[in-house]
Amino acid sequence: MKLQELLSQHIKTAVQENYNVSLEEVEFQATRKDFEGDVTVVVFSMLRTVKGNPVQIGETIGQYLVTHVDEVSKFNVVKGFLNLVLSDQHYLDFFNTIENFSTFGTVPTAADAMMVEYASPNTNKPLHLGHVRNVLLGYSVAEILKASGKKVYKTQIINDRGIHICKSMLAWQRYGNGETPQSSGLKGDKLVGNYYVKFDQEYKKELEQLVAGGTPTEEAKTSAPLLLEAQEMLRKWEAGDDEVVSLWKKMNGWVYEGFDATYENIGVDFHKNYYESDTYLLGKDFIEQGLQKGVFEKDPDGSVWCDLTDEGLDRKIVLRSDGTAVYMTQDIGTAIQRVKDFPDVNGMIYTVGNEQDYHFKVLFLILKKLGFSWAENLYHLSYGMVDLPSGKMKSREGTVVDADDLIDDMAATAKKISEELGKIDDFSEEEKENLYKTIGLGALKYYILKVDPRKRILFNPEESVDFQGNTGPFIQYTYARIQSILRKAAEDKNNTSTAEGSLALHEKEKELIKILQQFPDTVQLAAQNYSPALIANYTYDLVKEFNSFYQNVPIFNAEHKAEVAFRVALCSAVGEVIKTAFSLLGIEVPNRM
RNA sequence: GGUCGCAUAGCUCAGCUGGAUAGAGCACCUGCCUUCUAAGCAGGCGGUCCCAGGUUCGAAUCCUGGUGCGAUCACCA
Repeated sequence: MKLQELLSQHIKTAVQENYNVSLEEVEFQATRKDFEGDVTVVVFSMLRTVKGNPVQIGETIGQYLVTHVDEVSKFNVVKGFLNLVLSDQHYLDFFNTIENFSTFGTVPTAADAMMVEYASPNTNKPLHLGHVRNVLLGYSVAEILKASGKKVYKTQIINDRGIHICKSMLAWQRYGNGETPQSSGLKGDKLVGNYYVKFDQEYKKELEQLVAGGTPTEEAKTSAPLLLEAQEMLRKWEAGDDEVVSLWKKMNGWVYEGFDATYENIGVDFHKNYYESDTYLLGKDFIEQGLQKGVFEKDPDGSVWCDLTDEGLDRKIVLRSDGTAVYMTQDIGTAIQRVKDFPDVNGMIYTVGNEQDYHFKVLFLILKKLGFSWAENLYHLSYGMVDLPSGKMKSREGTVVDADDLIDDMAATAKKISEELGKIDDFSEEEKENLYKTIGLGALKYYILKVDPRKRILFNPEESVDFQGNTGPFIQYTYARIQSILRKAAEDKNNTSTAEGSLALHEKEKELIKILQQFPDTVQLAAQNYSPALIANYTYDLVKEFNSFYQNVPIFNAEHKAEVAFRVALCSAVGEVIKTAFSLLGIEVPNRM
């Protein structure tokens, strides 16, 4: 039984015996640092049922607990707060019952499956910092859900069709001179992205000419020859024109190679990719169904709508009057297809920016109205935009922080710091490069994941990402320190005897075990809230406490052998939990740094 | 204009279902490497929790109304 439940029962009994009333709930909280104690019972909240002076009630309950519950060794009452000091034995018992800290906090996978979509790139440009946030968030949430006991499928939807890719294709055709990734040595996604920018530049030139020639600006925007040509290309693509389709395949192929390299670099993967070119027509089949069910209605011009005014939303179009699909139609179809592909899926999470909050609200409502059982378990993991000091990132204008460049920069910073410190001079070049990347990525991922997803991030490339304080590298460093201790302990076999006997716990040891105890609940809470930030904050608390322990409590120079063994075991446990927690954030931990 | 989200130290952020004197990091200032990795530890400085009401024994947290910032409200995706 959990300690709080145990205490709760006894407190209820104590109240019953002393005041002859039955208490519904007992409220606990962690004892504040400035007071002595481990758990605090809030007496204030009992006053509704138990009449009397809160201090006296606290004293009475405290007295009862000390005499009846082994785990409670002391107590004190401050105002309406009953602070309980737990016995060392309670902490030791907990610590010793955990057989293997490497799986501590995680739950074996159950049958209940979720699908997490966490990327939806367009194929006309390379991935940038905005995509990085998206991918890191989704990947981490997928890992957290897995650790909390869910089966998880990871997926991405690739936006591979439409006017945007036609723009790149057209510009390449006109100005590319047959350039390929092989011929230029450029990464495929970068190459295609360059032509997207090129298109925009040429288009703007045309605009200026038209406007100079007297065409009104608005009219020029829609009548520029280059744009008309791109639209013509899109029509040809939809008609299956051989030449256009083969160019499309070729250029998208380059982009996928580039994306794959970036994803691998970041360290994320997917079970299955969905392509819009395959799915954009899927939803149309369900329009008829929806009409029959009365979920949708047809206007005289043939367009089909879903009336959501009862839910406080608008009327939403799901099929154009010419019978073609819109974005919403496609998303309806894709969702249904996913459940067909993975029949055990009973819910989906969409990791998409908050600019699409409204879209997903509508999508989920429609799917519910269509009567799919899994529609009850849809969640839009909405995150804030990543902005630069100069404002929004815009691919067309080249004001983006490129994902690959960013990762390289982070590794370069890690390299600089490592070389200054000179602790790994004996590493091989390959080992060094791996470590720099691990640290650089750790810094970046932690920096992004530790903040609440809803908040927008202002990223200043000039100031870069910290490597000290509440950062990924600080936590990785602590892990490396622990490994160093474990290596030393392994050399000295005398220290490996198991911790036995009654130890008097150091205050720092007690604090550490207390934090370790919270890990399983933290994983569940993070899963319920889809929040990697909770894992990040937890890990930081644990690590901060560990470093304090490390610097204030001798390990190998402890007085008794049993103490040495226990402290080594404690270090090992903390190390394992750091490793697990960081794996949930998609961050690796080094053995040395 | 309607709807949604955000607002906490100079900066970046925590603050769980309401609880004690609102916490970290960065920056700034003091100490600590002959001893388990100083990417660290110990401490100092720093607050009108956007504003005004309300609920409550108790509000950064909940409710109402403002202000500011962002997003969204297309037969675009």
